[in-house]
Amino acid sequence: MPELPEVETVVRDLRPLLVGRTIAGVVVGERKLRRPWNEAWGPTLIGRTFTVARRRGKWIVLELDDDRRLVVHLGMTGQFTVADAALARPDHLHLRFDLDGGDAELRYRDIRRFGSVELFPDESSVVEYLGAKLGPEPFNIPAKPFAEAIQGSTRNLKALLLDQGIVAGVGNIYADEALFAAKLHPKSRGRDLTSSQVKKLREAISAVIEKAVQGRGSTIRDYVGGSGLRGEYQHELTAYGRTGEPCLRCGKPITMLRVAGRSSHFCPSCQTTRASGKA
DNA sequence: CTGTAATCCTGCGAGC
DNA sequence: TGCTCGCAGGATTACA
Repeated sequence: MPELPEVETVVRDLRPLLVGRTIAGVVVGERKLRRPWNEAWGPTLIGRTFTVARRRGKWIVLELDDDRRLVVHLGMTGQFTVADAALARPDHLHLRFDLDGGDAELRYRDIRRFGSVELFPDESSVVEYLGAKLGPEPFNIPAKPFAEAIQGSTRNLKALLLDQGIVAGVGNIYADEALFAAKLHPKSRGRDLTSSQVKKLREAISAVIEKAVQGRGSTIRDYVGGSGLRGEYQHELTAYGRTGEPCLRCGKPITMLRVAGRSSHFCPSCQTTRASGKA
């Protein structure tokens, strides 16, 4: 569920609620997440204070005053919120950090448990872990490496956009939105794009992601921000989830096709398959 | 190198 | 009302 705009919204929401707060208790659930939580971590976190809340791709990094970092991925249904400790605890709550004063708690909830929460000893270990798999952030994407990654590949555009090593943070929704904005077919091969199409695609990715961040992300089903608020950008989507509805450019119905293993929504009329031609 | 499918999970809507 | 089926924002791995 959460792609970059959703994760960014969570981080922005959490920052004022978390930075400066000290961990008073850690409670771990029984069920396993995608990556195991080390039982030894909990006790060592007591008394530590959050200093920084930031994001890299779809990953959340919370820095602590002893240099360690909590690294969180929300998977498909992860929810990471600071909640009033007096509020009833929901089901599927897997991790809880009680905050100093006892009035609030940081909660990790995840229905499908595809997400993870891990503790790293320092920044360099986080860089080693994330750096290897993540490309640049989708804002002002460096033009040359992007063009080389796209035009140097026979893979289809949908697979390329979902590849976190090319651009970090794009997922199924915003890949479809960017391809729609750039008028490109999800099955087109990277090497078939002209340079101007690559530029359009690069700019479309940035524009779509920026707008979605402004809209606090898209809530399709489970997503909520760091304070529990839903997103708004689902109302602005032009392709994703609009199967059968009229294309906002030409009026032809939006089609859904399975590409790169994911449902892909596009306009068969204005998103061309070939490099420059019409259809 | 590619693409496809399966895997990890739970929940929900469609169709019968 | 209740069943089964397919599908869902992600990431990784196995296999053809």
